[in-house]
Amino acid sequence: MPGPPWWSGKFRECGCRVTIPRQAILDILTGTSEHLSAEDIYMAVHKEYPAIGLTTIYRTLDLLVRMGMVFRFDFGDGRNRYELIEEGKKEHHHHLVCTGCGRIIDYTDFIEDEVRLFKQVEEVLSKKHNFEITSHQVQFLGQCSKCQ
Amino acid sequence: MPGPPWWSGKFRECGCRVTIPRQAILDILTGTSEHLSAEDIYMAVHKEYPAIGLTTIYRTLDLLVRMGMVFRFDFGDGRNRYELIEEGKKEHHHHLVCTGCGRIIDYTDFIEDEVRLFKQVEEVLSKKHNFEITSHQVQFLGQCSKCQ
DNA sequence: ACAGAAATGGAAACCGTTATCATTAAGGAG
DNA sequence: CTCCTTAATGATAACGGTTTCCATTTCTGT
Repeated sequence: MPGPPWWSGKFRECGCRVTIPRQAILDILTGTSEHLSAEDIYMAVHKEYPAIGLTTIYRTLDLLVRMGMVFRFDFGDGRNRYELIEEGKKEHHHHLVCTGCGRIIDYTDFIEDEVRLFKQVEEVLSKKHNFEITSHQVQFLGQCSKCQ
Repeated sequence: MPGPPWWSGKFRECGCRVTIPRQAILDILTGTSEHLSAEDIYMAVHKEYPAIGLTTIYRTLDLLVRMGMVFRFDFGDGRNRYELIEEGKKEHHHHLVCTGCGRIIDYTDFIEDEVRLFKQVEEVLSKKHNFEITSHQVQFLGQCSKCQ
């Protein structure tokens, strides 16, 4: 007996409506651990709701990013990728990006050390340059086992 | 009495010719500490050599990146930016990117700690995932003093 | 000077994303 | 439940950075 999806409240809070396209997109994002592009999401959504257009995908993803429900990543392959922020479910992680095939591996090794260091760096930098730091990006680039 | 520019050898090594456009581009990159886009470089080069086309800028930058003479950065504003790798001249640094105006601040604070940690992480990750890591990317995003 | 290869420049193509605008549908009021 | 307001949508066209294509030019070794 699934109640109303957990995100309904979030939408209401900011005066946004809970629509079919938005739910469809969130369903796709909920059901994957991959880092999907707008096109990926469009195709996945399209299977069930062929009427939903690509424009809506972009618009919705933008909204979700602004609402803080989704991360937007740029792995340097010319398209943005999106990942649902599931509270508490998945620990903070960084990425290993294969420049050959685009494969992305999440890693959490040393993540605590990294985060601790970045906290320090953030603090120093934001004071020194009067900069309000909102996020950081860390990724390792290289060739995965198949692409070497 | 400037000898042949230091890069002549590099070009020869990989069977590439030392041409006017290539020198013009390297001159621009040598003379700036900014993070220029292809368009920026095109305009700067254009002042002195109006005949040099945008295509050549892109091609040459690609070549320089492949030759390891230039870094290519993506600060998420939809265009790549380029920075000459001047051996020993400038220490390794990371970036602070203003998402408001696009201003980029180089920083080196804690850079040794960062590099040390990344060495560790790289080692563990490359073994664990049989991944050949070639570089890392670190940047902090936020709002600079003017944009807050 | 000559031939073969590398490099170039302009135009068109590409591709992810955004803007435009007429149409549809969510959801509160009655 | 129905109506009404307004947010949301979808098709199409536009946009902007980058790449491709191809004919022409420029190097470089002979």
